[in-house]
Amino acid sequence: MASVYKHPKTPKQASRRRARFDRLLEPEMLKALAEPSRAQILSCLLKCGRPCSVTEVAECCSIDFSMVARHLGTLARAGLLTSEKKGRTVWYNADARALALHFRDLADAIEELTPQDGCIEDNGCGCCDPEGIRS
Amino acid sequence: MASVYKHPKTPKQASRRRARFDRLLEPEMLKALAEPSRAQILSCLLKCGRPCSVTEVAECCSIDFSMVARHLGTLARAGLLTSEKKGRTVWYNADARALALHFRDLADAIEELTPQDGCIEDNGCGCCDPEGIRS
DNA sequence: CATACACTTGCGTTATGGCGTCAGTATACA
DNA sequence: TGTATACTGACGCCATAACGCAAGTGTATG
Repeated sequence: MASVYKHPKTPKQASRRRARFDRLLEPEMLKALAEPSRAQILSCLLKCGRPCSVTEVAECCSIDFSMVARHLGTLARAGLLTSEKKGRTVWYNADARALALHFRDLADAIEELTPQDGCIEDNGCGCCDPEGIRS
Repeated sequence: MASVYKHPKTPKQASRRRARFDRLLEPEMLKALAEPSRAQILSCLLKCGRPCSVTEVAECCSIDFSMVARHLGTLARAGLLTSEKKGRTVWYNADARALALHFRDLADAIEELTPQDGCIEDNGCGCCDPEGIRS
């Protein structure tokens, strides 16, 4: 659920919000998601709702096996999947709850970052010169 | 707020969910966000909470002017910003509410896509052979 | 009409990343 | 111990895109 916007009281608080926003907008994660093949692979894993091996995923989405292996690695390194090696097969799993939570947090962070309607006082963003930009 | 997962009753419903997921995972939008410079520019605009010109944004983030102009164009084309030309200046604006809504929708879509805990019946994903993959 | 301003676009360079192939590693199983 | 299985990694090719520079376009202003 969305948090209600509260104007940052201190530069420190504003800086925390910036940091939170930046963390949630992790380029590695977004780059991983931005590839259509990888998005397809992720959706496969979400739909299956259980850990899948590289072979299974490759059969799912008719992408070259080694590419699937690489994509799964990328998704896992980006924190979008978990992986567990058992014997000679690696089981990749998509945690739908965690992913959904991440994007809800991001939504909250976006709303926290922006000032209220009509708020014109310095929001402590430190990015723009308040004199220059609010003339 | 999160919707409660309900197993798709028909292949048609499952297909609608897939389509929703794919739409929310628009590669163009994610690619636009995945660039650190562009994320920075977007956060500038969110923090300012009002339309900014290209010149203002360029002064904000110490990136080459023509690059800022290009990045803003990319963000706008990806639907992350709105732009309005008035005279010789273009005003770019980030709609925090709309962005937050988008990511909450995505979170919902992710949760809708995945089967309930322990659900092993065919979820109509059509991506995996139920026989082969659930052995 | 000339000039300043606010972008936009084209160009060449560089960097990143996807893609397939193929060889290598690690594990199970007969 | 040999062979099949399941992946991983290294190479090279190619497409895309970021980046900075500089020239071009369109709009106000004197």
